[in-house]
Amino acid sequence: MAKTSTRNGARTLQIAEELRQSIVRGELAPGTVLRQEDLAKRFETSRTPIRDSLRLLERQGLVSVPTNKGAEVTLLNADDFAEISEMRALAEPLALRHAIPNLTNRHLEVAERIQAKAETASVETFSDLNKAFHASLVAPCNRPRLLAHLASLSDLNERYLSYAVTTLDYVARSHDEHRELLQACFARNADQACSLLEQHINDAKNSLLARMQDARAVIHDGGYDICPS
Amino acid sequence: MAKTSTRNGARTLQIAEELRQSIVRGELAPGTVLRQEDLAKRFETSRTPIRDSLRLLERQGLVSVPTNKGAEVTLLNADDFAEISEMRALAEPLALRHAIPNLTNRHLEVAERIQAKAETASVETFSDLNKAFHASLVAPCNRPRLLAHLASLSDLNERYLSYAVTTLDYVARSHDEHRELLQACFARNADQACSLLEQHINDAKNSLLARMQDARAVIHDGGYDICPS
DNA sequence: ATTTTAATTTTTGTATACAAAAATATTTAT
DNA sequence: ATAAATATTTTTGTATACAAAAATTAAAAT
Repeated sequence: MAKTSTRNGARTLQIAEELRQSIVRGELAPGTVLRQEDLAKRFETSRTPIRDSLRLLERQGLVSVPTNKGAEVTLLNADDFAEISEMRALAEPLALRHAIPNLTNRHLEVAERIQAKAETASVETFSDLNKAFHASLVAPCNRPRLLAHLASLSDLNERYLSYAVTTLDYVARSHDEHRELLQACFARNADQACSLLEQHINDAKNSLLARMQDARAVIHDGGYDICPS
Repeated sequence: MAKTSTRNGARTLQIAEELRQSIVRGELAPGTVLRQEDLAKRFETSRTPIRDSLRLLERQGLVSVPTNKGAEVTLLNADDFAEISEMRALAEPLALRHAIPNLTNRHLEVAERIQAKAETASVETFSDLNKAFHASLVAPCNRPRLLAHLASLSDLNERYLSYAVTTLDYVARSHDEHRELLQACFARNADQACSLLEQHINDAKNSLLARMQDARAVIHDGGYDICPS
C-alpha cells in the first residue's frame, strides 16, 4: 500500500498492478465504485496517476470508466464467463499449435514445476499458478498480439476462478487434465495437445457454469450477476 | 481540429477518435512521435485530456506509450499483419456462426447497402466501408467481448488496407467474395458462410502479404517495416 | 577529429487549483 | 406525506505549475 518506489512513471504501473491483483483476488468486489480521491489517499499520491491506472485497468476489462462517473469494478456473470471461455477455447489451442515446434524440454520442465506447485498450493494461489501454467505453454508461439489477447482473457478467467473454486472437485480434475496435456506436449503431439487443451477449457467452463447456476439458485433466484452488490 | 464541443468528458473521446482516424488513414505515419504539447495545441486543450486519449489509443493498439518517452504511432510489418489476419480468420467466423440465427433480412439489407456503396467508393472510403460490412454481419452475435475484440482487430486491419490497397485487383476480388458471403447469409447456410468468411480473410492476408513483399523489395531490401520512418 | 563529460533544453510525470457534471440533501408546493 | 424543484455537496474533468527524466547541445579531454 505504501509508496515503495518514487521513480517517475513507474508509479502508475505499480498502482495499476496492485489494483489489478485486488480485483482479480476479489478483495475489491465486482460493482465496487472506485473514487479517485480515495485511491489517491490509499496510494499516497494525487488523482492524476490514479486516473492513468484506471485507464490501464479498463483496457484489461477489470473496471469500466464512464465519463463523469466513478470507475466501477466490472461485474461478473455467467454469460460473460461463457463468452470468455469460448474465446479462450478458440485462441489458446491456436497459440499452442504454433508454440509446440518451439517448445524445448526446458520450457516443459518449467511448466511441470509450475504444475507441481499448483497441486500443493492453497486455494488463493491456485488460480495464479493455473494462469502461469497456461501461459508457460503458449509463450514460445512467437505471436505477441495473440499472447496479449490470451493474457487479457486469462486475467478475466482468473477472477471467475477465484470466485468459484471453493470446492476442490474441479481442481482435482484440472490437475489431471494439465498432466495429460503436458504428456502430449512432451510427445510433441500437436493435434492431441490442442484437442486436450480445448477440452480442458470447455470442462472448466461447464464446471464453473454449473456452480454459478447453483450459487445463483441459493442466493437470489431471479438475479443474474454473481455480485450485484 | 477545432474545439466543437466543450462538454466535460466528451472531449477526450472526441480527440481519441480524431487521432484514431488520422492514424488509420495513414495521415499520421507509423513511427511518428506524438508530443503531448503539440497535440494539446492542435486540439486547443491541455495535456491532461491528451494523455487520456493516448491511453485509449494505446488500448486499441494504435500507439505505444512508453513511460517518460513520447507516444509513438505503432509500426506496421508483415508479421504483425499476418498475426492479425490469423486471429480474425479464427474469431470472425465464430461470431458469424452465432450471428446467423439472429440475422434478420433487415440486417442483411443493411449489409447489402454498405457493400453497394463500397463498390462505387473511392480508395479512401473503401477500407472504412469494408470494416462496416464485416461489422454489420457479426453484430447480432450477442457477444460483446467478442465484438470488441473483432472491432479492435478490424481497426488494425484497416490500417494495413489503407496502406496496401493502391491497386484495385484485390478490391475487385474482395467485392466478389463479399457478394458470395451475403448469398450464403441470405440462405442462412452457416457452414458455408463461415467457410467463405475464413477464406475471404485468408485471401486478403495473402494478397496483401504479397504486395508488402514487393514493396519491401523495391524500397529497401534488407528492412522489414513498411514505414520505419 | 573523436569521444566523453557536463550543462542546457525539452518533454514527460505528478500535484494542485479550478470548472463542470452528477449525486445528494433541502425546500417548497400540492 | 409525497413529489417536484431547488440548493448544496460531492466527484469527476481540465488547466496550470512544478519536478523528474530524457534528449540535446556545448565543452573538455584524449
